[in-house]
Amino acid sequence: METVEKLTKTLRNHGMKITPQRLMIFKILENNTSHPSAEQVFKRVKKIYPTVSFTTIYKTLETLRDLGEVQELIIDEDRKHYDPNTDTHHHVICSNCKKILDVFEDFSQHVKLPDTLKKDYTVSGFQISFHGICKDCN
Amino acid sequence: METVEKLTKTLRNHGMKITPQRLMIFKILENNTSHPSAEQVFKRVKKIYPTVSFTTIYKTLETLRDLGEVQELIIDEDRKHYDPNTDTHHHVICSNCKKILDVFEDFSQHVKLPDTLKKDYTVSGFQISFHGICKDCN
DNA sequence: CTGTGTGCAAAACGTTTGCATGCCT
DNA sequence: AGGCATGCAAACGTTTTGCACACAG
Repeated sequence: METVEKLTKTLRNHGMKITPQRLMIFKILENNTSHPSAEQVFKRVKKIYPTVSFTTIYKTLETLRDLGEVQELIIDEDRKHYDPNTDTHHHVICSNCKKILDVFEDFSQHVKLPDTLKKDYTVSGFQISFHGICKDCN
Repeated sequence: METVEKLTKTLRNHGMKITPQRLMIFKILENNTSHPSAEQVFKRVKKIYPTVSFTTIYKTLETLRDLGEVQELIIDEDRKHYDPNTDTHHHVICSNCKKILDVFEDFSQHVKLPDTLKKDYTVSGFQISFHGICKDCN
């Protein structure tokens, strides 16, 4: 995700509006490495902006995803998580508490779609999910 | 997943029962490489066994998952998919039609959790999801 | 002033559960 | 006969939608 300042311009360039709710969501996501779910974003925004609605959180996250500003993580079977870091990277998830950490190692030299499948799929990227148990749960 | 024959014994060993519904589900999953969702399994079972219920499909898939006979794939944001192949392998998914194919290349020599994270997580494995567009959608 | 964003309530969706009945062993 | 499985309906949690009102540009 860009800085809140740049993001503001990006939205305006798309004919979108900057509201205090959105600014709050942007600030909470900026440099956030906790991979929050929509509900976790909602709770944090609500502390500062108590009248915000769940609908606004969902719609704003959808907007940010469509703009390519956040990545929607499909790794926890129960809910989606959002990652403002859109650089190529990977994740470890605890099978018990569902805590997600970033894995910044670059595997792109070794991980490639086999040639036999290249005729069937035009691949845009890949995502590695490590599964295990975190030290808090162990 | 084991053969239907062996699977039958495995279930009996666990004090579980073999019903025509279950046999139907097993047969549809056996050697199935289409990564069906619960609904797709339901539809296929229903053709042959029209009175089967969705509940039975869900509960049987859950049972098979708990026995380690099928793998639950969390790769499509809309629904879970089931894979009777429990050998280590990976997947490509079409972002458009959600078709999933197997990737059998072994990346385990190169894909490992960085040492810096090994103190935080006891990793049991990893899953690589390639994302792209399949030739039918392109 | 125009149109996008908000917030409420309700719907939608995949999935799970409680419970009476059915049937495998 | 006993107990696990089935199937219905209802509940569940997350996400989406319709619509009237609010407010940013």
